[in-house]
Amino acid sequence: MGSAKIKPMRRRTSSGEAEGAAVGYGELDHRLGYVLRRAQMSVLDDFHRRFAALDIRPAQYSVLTLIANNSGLSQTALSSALAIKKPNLAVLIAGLRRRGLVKQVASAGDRRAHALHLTEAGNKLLARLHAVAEAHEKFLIDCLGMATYRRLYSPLRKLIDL
Amino acid sequence: MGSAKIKPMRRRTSSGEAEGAAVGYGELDHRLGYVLRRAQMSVLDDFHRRFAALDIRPAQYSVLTLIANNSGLSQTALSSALAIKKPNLAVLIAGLRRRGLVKQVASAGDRRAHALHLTEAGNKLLARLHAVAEAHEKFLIDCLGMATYRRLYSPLRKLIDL
DNA sequence: TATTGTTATACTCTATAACTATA
DNA sequence: TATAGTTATAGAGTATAACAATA
Repeated sequence: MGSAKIKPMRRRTSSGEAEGAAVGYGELDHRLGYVLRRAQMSVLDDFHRRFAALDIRPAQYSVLTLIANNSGLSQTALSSALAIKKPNLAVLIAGLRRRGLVKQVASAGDRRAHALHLTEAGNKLLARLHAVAEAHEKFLIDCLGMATYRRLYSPLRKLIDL
Repeated sequence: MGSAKIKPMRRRTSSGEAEGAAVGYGELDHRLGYVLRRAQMSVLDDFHRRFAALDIRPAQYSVLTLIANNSGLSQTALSSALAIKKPNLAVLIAGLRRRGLVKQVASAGDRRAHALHLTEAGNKLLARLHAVAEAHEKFLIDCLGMATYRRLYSPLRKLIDL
């Protein structure tokens, strides 16, 4: 009791396809963290494929999306919301600025802070990115079914707030 | 329709705790890949904390577990099963071998191949690792509830096989 | 003194090419 | 000619320390 009903990982053969002796995952079949990681990797792969042509990485997409939805927010606020360390975010923002997608406006009250905004080009690109992201999402929904897809969010958010 | 019922991400303030203006995640609230990533990071953090004292990383734990459950398997088979590139696996195995946890036995039929086995020390350590992993798992079950925990595996495995 | 954004840097993970020894 | 394991290396992603400007 406690693990008997969980179906095992699909067995993989040496060459990745059906042929010889299959490998058993043992205890790994009952490690949520491992299954989570493999699932995230698969989803990430599809995301990467779809966004490669636009030269946008997942972190860049998340940054652009949050700036669009919170125009004028500071880098510290953005860093905290996305769990990206401030030094890494500074480099990421610099790249988006060089591409003319983001602008740093001098903040009114605090002259240390940069209020982040999308440029017109940034808004235009983000609209295209959202369209690609929706197609990616539709792909996942087709894979899981809408009901199962929706039921995933709540438990995953509980894990985020561990 | 199609996203209205999905509850949004918990709002984060600049300092990470309740204080000022909260940040909205916008479209990111409906990106399974993003929620999956954040969940995986949280779970990974707990795993890291618990295994740090034993100086074992997640990839090492998965390798030891698969060798224990498939004694004598080749590095190519292991590489394919865990989706670890062969060059990276070679380095990982070398480390486990230096620590006296794994041994590479000359394969009977094919003299190029290494049949992987755990040493006695490897088996002893793995038993301790599984105990720690079970405690970690219990923590996740306490967070989600057993029913929800169990229901996560099936859809996540579907995503792995995208 | 503390905080914002930045630079420099290091460490891990992951990915590819090229080698060796076998097959 | 192809495969098993290895080496070297390059690229992301992520982490900390230290700095200038400002609070």
